[in-house]
Amino acid sequence: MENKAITKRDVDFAKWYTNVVMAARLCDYSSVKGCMVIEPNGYAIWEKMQSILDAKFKELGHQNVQMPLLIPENLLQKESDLVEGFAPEVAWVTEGGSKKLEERLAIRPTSETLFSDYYSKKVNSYKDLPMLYNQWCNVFRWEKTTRPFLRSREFLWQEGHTIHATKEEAEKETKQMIDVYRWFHHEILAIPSITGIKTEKEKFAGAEYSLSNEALMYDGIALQSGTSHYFGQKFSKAYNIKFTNNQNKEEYVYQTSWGTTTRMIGGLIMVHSDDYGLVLPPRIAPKQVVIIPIGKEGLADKLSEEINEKLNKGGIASYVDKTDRSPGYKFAEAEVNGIPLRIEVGERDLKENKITFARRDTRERIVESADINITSYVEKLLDTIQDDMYNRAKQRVESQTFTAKNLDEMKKILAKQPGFIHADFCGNPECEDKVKEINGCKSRVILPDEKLITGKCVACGKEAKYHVVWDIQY
RNA sequence: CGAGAAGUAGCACAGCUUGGUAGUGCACCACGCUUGGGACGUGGGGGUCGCAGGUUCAAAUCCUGUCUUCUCGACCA
Repeated sequence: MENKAITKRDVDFAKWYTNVVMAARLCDYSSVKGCMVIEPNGYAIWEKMQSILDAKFKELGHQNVQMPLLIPENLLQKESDLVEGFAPEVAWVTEGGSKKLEERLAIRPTSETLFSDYYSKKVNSYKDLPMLYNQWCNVFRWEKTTRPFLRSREFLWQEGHTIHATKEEAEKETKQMIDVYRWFHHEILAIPSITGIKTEKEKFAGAEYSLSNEALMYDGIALQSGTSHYFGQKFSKAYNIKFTNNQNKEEYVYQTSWGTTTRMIGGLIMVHSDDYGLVLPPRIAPKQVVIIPIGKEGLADKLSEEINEKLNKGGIASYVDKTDRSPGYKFAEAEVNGIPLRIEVGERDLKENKITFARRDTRERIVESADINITSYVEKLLDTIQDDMYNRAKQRVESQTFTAKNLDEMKKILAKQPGFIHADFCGNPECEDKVKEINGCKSRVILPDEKLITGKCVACGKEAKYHVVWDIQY
């Protein structure tokens, strides 16, 4: 049975993506361009992402705070690189009530300035450090083209902002947080990724360096999914965040920031979903198991409730679909919503003491005796689904990973299909511009631990410094 | 922001060329009948045709502007 509402993935990937989002009712458009209504199904995924990441952040000593939505212009302009980087996409408030404001207020595109301003007032002694804060909020960037979850003007994210007494400690934090994002993608979202350092050209405006977690979508295009920035003392000098060290000397703090956004929901779709709709890895699925009773003798309903109760007790997020729909409708509904596992409790099966399990990822049906220990069986099956999803995604990434020695080779690869292209790079931004002429291909990350391939820059042929992964990006 | 396409009921669309009573399918509601891959029957409700102007006796239809969505480029998480 195919889903007619969803365009085939291999026919038109962009359309397929939007169809999957809409069919699963993750979000809807609003009347303001680029601002979406995140609907219950979509928000539940975000809440689950939040709960897992938030627990991890807290485990690592971070605390949540909430900064204002608005930033006075002068405050935003204290750090020149940041202003330059964000100026084209800042939205401004120029009136309050009916009064024109003396100084216009920026709607936060990111909160480095707010945190810096705050920290400058709060820090006195080295004993106050580190300060490890995070905030869950919305930010606003005036994007020109927009797509649900992948690029919206308003989006939800978390932004961690930390200040430290030493460079070493701040750098350790930067590295630690990119590792958290990597872990989250691999273990929870079942999305393989590579992490590395952004080139000078691609790093965050105002950062000394940026670390990035890069995932590869089904169509071979890269999606930046989590970044962690080391600021050194750039912001602390611009915003005067000073402390007294144990030698009674004044020093500027060392600073980091790191973030992930609702864009990860887009990534989740573009890595795992199929022509039948959304496919969610069990560890991020808000609803993991749907139980569908079939038959009118009441037997199936009763057993379904019993199974549901057992699973819930075992910590599995299951529910019984009791709606007055035909079984076929319920199957299709569960499929389009990406419920990882479906249990069909049917009276025909029950006469033979059997129940049927249907995996969403492979759409495989497994008939089992009704006497099995259902909780441990389902637990194990969900783990298998999770692992299989990761492994399949990983295999695909491997088949979409290439190496190139020069621009011609890169061009040939990209003409066939995009993917992670490993190639050496001399470090000159002009060479990145040359690569960009090929379908907009950009450097994703530098892999500092990888050996050089040829030792020659892919663009200019001169001596290379870095092993870089390149690709077209979302 | 540049080029192209589109906007009519919750969704998908017809009607527009040639101005003259707002349509179809799915969805929704009620009742009945059904239940192993999106059942069926009968009846019913819902739209100032994206919005604002203009032309006209009369505008979904013609003209202008504007907003939104999609595709392709430049910018970005």
